[in-house]
Amino acid sequence: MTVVTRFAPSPTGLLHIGGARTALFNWLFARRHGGRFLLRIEDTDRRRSTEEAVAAILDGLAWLGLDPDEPPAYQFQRRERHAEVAWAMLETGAAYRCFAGPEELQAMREAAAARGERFRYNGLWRDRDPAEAPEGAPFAVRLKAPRGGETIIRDLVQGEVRVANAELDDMVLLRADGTPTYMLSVVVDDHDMGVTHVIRGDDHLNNAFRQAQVFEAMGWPLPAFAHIPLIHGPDGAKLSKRHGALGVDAYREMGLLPEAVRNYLLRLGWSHGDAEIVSTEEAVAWFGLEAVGRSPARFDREKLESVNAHYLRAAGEDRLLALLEPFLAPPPDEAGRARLRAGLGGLLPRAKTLVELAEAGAFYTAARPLEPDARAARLLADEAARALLTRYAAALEGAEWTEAALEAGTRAFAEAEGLGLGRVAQPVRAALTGRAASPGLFEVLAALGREEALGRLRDAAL
RNA sequence: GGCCCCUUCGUCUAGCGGUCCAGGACGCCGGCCUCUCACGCCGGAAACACGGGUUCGAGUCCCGUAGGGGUCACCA
Repeated sequence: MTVVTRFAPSPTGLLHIGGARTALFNWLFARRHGGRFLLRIEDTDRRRSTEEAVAAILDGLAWLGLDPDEPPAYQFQRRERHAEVAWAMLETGAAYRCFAGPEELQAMREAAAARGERFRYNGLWRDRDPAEAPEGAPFAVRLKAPRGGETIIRDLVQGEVRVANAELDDMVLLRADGTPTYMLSVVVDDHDMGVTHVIRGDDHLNNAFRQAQVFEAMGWPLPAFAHIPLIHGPDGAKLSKRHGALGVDAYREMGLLPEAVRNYLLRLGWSHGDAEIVSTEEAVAWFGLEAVGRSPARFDREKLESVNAHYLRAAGEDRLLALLEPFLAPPPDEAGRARLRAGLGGLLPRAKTLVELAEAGAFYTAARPLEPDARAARLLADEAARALLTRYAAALEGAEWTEAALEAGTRAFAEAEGLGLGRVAQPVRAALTGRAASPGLFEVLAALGREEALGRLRDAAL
């Protein structure tokens, strides 16, 4: 049997980090078993589903490299088929017509609340003759769920979970307007799409019982379920809007790499011994549901960024420069780009995100004359320092422009001036970068190139 | 509130009855390196929620308590 997994988001908002992880686990599980990973857009809520949300989901998955193996299925387009199944269940007696209207249901709800009980549909029409209903009255189709016993889910993550059938009521399959409900649609689609493993958020665990009843009623084989714990915010509650807009696109804008987000997400709730940095190949080879934990994990941005720092350093010059481009403002000229490339190696250990990298390297792409920041300006305000820069520039005039030669030359200069290297380096740094902190002075000098470096020194000199 | 799930350092986690005075990672603190800031390296503080069992022996198994979370629509 070939494994088929699916990611089934409803397009009502962003592709958030929890959804992304669910998609990742489905994708990995399918890859691990040489199966297929499908995408189903659950857009049956016409009021809340939007085109933009669909696009955001598709974009987000593509960015993360979690492309489905087939074009996405749209649930709304399959509503006829869903309804057919409901009618078939009516036919076999697995479902029945319920003529209780919204007001009636509301009254029952209130009555239950008044008694301090939880409302469960009382099966009023379950055994009643439909002929008793007013002529032409609208009706919903409800599942004739088992009354006694219990429904058991053998969940690949949660273990065996059971609930008394008395806790479940006869859910609506088809609304009075003839449209199928989510519970019905999901089951029919999972069956028709040949889904073998339903891997989804823990918040669906309760749904699994009801869905199992529908599978049962139709005589369809039950897929394997795996309910993975949700990702919580730093406060321990389910990740939501109030924790900040957390669409995948936001992570891209924060300057994170897709492979870093994937690695971080993978380690949230799943582990393989002490492995922290796990390549996609390793993840595919190692991933298994048995290693997924059962307790929810909190989202930790600092750890994400540290993982990102790792992948930033591993990304390679050309790709990095290309990724950096959108973060460069204003767009640099060719010479600026060349300086940035030359200095990239020294910038990397100083940045965890593309945003930080762009910021750290801004002095390379900046055009003369530089605008020193407050601390650099203070270093350059000193007249003796500026006079020193004049002499230093002169000393470098004929120097061989390599990092080693520049270091030797600078040390010799400092000694001749009777100064420690630090006394020379700081004003020079301020002149070259406009800052008081930067990558090593000699690599900055080398990356800037003779002309630009001397120019910047003279701009700041007396 | 009913039902369901969860509980090892601040956070992510290793641990699948003895090798655990509990290991790794992020973060934090200190030191080294050093032209600044980082990186790196070295060191440190930091956890088995609580109470009962079972067992020669429990972080690991069972029960209870407490705490946290999820879910209870003709929404998905």
